[in-house]
Amino acid sequence: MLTKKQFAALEKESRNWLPGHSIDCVVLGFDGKLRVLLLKRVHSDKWALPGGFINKNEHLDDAARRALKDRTGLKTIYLSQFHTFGAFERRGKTEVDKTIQQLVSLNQHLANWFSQRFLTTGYFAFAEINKAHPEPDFLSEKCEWVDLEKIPELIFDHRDIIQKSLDYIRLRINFLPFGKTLLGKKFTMSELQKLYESILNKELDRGNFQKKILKMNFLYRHDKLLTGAANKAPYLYSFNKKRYDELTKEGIGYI
Amino acid sequence: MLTKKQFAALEKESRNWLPGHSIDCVVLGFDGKLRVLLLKRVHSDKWALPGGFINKNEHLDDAARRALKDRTGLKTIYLSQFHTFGAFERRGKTEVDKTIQQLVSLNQHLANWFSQRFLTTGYFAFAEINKAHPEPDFLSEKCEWVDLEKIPELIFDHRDIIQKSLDYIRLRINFLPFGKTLLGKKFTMSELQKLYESILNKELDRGNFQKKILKMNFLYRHDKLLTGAANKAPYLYSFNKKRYDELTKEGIGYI
DNA sequence: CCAATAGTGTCTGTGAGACAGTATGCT
DNA sequence: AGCATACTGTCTCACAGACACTATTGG
Repeated sequence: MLTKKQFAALEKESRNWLPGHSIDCVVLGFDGKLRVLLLKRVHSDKWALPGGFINKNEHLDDAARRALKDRTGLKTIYLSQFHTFGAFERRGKTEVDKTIQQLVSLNQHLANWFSQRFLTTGYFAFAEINKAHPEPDFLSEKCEWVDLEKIPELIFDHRDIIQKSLDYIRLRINFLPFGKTLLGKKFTMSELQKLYESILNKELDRGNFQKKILKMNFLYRHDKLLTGAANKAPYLYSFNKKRYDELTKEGIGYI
Repeated sequence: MLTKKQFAALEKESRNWLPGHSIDCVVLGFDGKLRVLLLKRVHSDKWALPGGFINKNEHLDDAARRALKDRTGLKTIYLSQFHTFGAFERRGKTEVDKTIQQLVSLNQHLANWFSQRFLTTGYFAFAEINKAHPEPDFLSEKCEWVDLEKIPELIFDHRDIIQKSLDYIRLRINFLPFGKTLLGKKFTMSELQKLYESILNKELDRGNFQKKILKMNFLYRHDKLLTGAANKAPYLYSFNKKRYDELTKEGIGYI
């Protein structure tokens, strides 16, 4: 339960929000698997996407950036809008929002706020997992990177939102700088390949992948990475960001 | 100026609208050139996209469909959302909406309605020009198909909205059924090519275009079209809609 | 016949995909 | 040496793009 003081602060903040509209962010990270940032809601078994409301004098995109900053501490994250969800009953007729019910039922203004019909605009973002500092919001008790293959039950239409973001990303794979934004400074070719495979959701031929990527000429090759394993050591690579940005603008050719 | 009765009806209608959000439609047609459906506003030199507001119990998509039906009489039009425009001051700091100023300044409720900050969700649609029956709305005196190359001055950020829709359409050209929706039942290969050229905004090689399109096997060939011109008569084609729908789903290969 | 446009064929370069061959780090 | 993985090369097939050739309509 929120304290009286927290209630007051929240209520005050809420009076500066644009009614009827929210933003939700599908924040993706990669550590061998694609992961999405989710919040475990209090007083409920369900999870939710990080999101927020729009201040009355704030650009929609800035509201999304602000939500990301609050949830991950990251400012320079890649962020892009993909769809606005406008169903009349986004929550489903039988679904009850237990978190809200328990949290704000005592405050009439906030209870009204959360019982509005909301349109929500979906944004997706790419972040480096080990640079982010996940931080729950006032509706949640945990904020974690969850394997995209093992998504728990989500509130409202948040599963649809994730699905739609993935469809969108796959379609634009040639125009999105996910390499630069999801991998660390240096990485091996097989890490890059695994990233592409995760996003495209299919296996790629090792030799052809390497040939194709190297020919595009956006990677620097560095020293080998000695892992201690009994096999040939892979080279480390990093992005030539200028060249990579050019390519993603005109459409890097992976599909 | 609206009559008292019209005012009353409009005010009543407006009380059922979701505040703060509108939809705008970029309706494209093709008759050798790409054209967009625009409304000439009353008491102003500016033009505007057809748009509307969302009823409180209506899906966002349905609001767009309704606007299209009202402006064109068409129900079975191809329609898709592409972006939500969320700048704080979409209208520009110095721009005055003369239409609204003159039309509704006497009705406090409507004046308030139109002075809100609006987010707007952009939809684009494809329509056959000669099937549509353009109909102005209460803010406008004309509703016309305007050459995309000769767009007059538009209100607010409507020019950006058109630009963004075109960017979006070009990117998805392989997934959009614009052939089926923009051309008539039967058409020549050079009409189809001109359509592709208009959308891609570049010239294509005649021979290669024909080869490529025919190989994809989504066209039926019919009788020749005798135009009376002193040259070889072109064949007429029509779509095998089943095959065409399959192809647009998986991505017809034009780029 | 000619002019104009439509339709088809040919050549070349590029690149994707399958797969084989070579290289190297460690035990 | 042997294993595991990384890197590179080769072959084939398909197709995009440039362009030439043939076909047809009406003057």
